[in-house]
Amino acid sequence: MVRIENSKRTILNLAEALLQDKGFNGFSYANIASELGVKNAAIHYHYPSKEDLGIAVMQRYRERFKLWINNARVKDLTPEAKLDWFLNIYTSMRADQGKICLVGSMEAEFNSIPEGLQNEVQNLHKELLVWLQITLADGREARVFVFKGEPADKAALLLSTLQGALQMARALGPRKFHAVIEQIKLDLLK
Amino acid sequence: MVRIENSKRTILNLAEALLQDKGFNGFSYANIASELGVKNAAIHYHYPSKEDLGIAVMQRYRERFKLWINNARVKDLTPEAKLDWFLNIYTSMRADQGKICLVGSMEAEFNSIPEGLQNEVQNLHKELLVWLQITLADGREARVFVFKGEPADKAALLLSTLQGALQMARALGPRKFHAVIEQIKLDLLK
DNA sequence: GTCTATAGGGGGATAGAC
DNA sequence: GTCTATCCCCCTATAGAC
Repeated sequence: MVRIENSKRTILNLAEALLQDKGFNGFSYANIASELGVKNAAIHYHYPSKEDLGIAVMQRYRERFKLWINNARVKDLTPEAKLDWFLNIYTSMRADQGKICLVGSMEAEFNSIPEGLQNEVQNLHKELLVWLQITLADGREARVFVFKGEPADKAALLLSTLQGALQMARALGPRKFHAVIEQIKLDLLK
Repeated sequence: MVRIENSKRTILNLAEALLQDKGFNGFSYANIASELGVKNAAIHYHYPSKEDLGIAVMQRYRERFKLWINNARVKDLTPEAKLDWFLNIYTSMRADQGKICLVGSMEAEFNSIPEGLQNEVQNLHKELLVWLQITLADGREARVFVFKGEPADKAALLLSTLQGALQMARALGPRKFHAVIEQIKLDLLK
């Protein structure tokens, strides 16, 4: 049971949590309906198909990320503080709650999810990479990050690491995830 | 349609491929049956429940990995060659075919798969980590690998990276995966 | 916006014939 | 070992009343 001020938004919240928890093929309208305290059909009123619902979750997330990184609270940070902010999202909002990131969840099931969703996953993944790439490049220029090669490749590596480490945390526990975070810093910081 | 010399083995092969392709919740007995050219019930004869089938795939994989690493062809390699061997598994057998690793596939769906399967995933993940940790420690002692911190943590980071990068390859293409492999080497080799 | 009712399909699984 | 037949459940989705 969940407090309802705005059903449509609450449905998105529940769907997002379920996606991070059980994956697209692992959750159902019934899961959302029972938690929300309504019947199945009420969900279909707001989001006719499961694909619609999944896409809405992804679009909201992309919008949220865009707002975050363009907000002065993040935009004006040093590269090192930006990295900390980013790593902290993965630690406190995901690993410590047994959640994984939406991108990883849906890429693991990529070949068994609707095409429209696949596109959203691609878009979000690219957007995360762009931001991280720029942050890494800025940090190297400021001599706080140290790495060989291209910022784009280092960004792809880092994001892959985080994505995989969240999944590892599920089977082996959050302490292993924290160890990976520390190792990332050892590898990157001067 | 698939050639049948030994149904039970062929079923395992198909199930393994499907797990890497669509995930546990994304494939069905019907997928296997139709590819094998038999009816649904024939699969249940060999593996009564889907959980049984999943566990059998995992146990065979664990056994295979154990044989590999204890075989002289791998056991006697230098640490650097061992790493190349390992990375090549991920590149040629997975990324270039749109497959992901069993561990990543099932950890992404961890909260929506049977408990017996969860245990197998944990075991395999630990076994991979142990081998990689030893290889990294040996390589650092031989001064071919360079990294700060504990081999156990570096192993967890590396495996996470590979797991995540395979998933990324699905959405963004295998070239991105190859770039991550190169970055791993840049980060690790002297 | 939410309900009841229901359609229609696919899933996992079992019984018993061959 | 594989078949046909069947069960039962859950799923996504829709129609129409309230």
